[in-house]
Amino acid sequence: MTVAVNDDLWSAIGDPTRRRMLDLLLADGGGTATTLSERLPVTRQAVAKHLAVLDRVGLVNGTPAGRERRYQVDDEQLARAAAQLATVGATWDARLRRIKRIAEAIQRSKEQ
Amino acid sequence: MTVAVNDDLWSAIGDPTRRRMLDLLLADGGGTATTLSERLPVTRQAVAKHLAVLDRVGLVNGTPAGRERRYQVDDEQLARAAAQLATVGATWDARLRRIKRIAEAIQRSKEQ
DNA sequence: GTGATGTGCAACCAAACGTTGCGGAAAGCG
DNA sequence: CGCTTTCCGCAACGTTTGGTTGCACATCAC
Repeated sequence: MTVAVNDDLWSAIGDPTRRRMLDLLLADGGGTATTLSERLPVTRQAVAKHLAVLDRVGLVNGTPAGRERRYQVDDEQLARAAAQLATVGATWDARLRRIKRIAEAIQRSKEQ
Repeated sequence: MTVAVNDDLWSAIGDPTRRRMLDLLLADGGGTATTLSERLPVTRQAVAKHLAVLDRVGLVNGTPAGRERRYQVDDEQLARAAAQLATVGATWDARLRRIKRIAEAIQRSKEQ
């Protein structure tokens, strides 16, 4: 059985640059392509493309404000993403524990 | 501040096909490029490339066995990856809760 | 109005994911 | 033993994705 996750959402947070952007947006309470690019090792245009991806999956919402476009994190959607991460991690942990338990049981039955 | 994670390890589990491969390897206790490709919507060659990636970051180990090459999940490394997922998810959750708390405090001070 | 700043669009490059098409090594069988 | 099957690895190729540069356009400040 496979862990059920939303691939689009996952791949959105799979990129390291996009994760750092989310971190920055959370820390500063919002930002623009220009402000984010000043604190990242990529150009404004690259940031803008990432923002478009995050916007498409609903992790951020952009609102025009004069000549700039301000982006903010969508709390609910990010919480959903965080929950997915926790789920997958917990599932793997559970499977590893189960395998370990079986291995130990086999070991015991051999020793006896 | 940015959440500290191993980008190589993360991007290895960032690909949906690779996550499903890990799931299959965990469920079956191992497998080859051929057996995995039979249960995935990609060709054997694609699976082989993914196995090489997973092998490089230490999430699986491949051992030659006759004419086939058997891969198994490395428990410790997968546990490390699961821990990273949990950490990032928990960090985002904590920040969202903190923001919500602050917003509510502002709301209260306005109402009063 | 003019200059500075912020944005969006297009062209281009490199890496990653996927495919097909081979050739070679190990098992299985007459 | 020899032939066929099966599994593998390598190479060539196409497409998507993350990144760049360059440029045209809108808005703010003076």
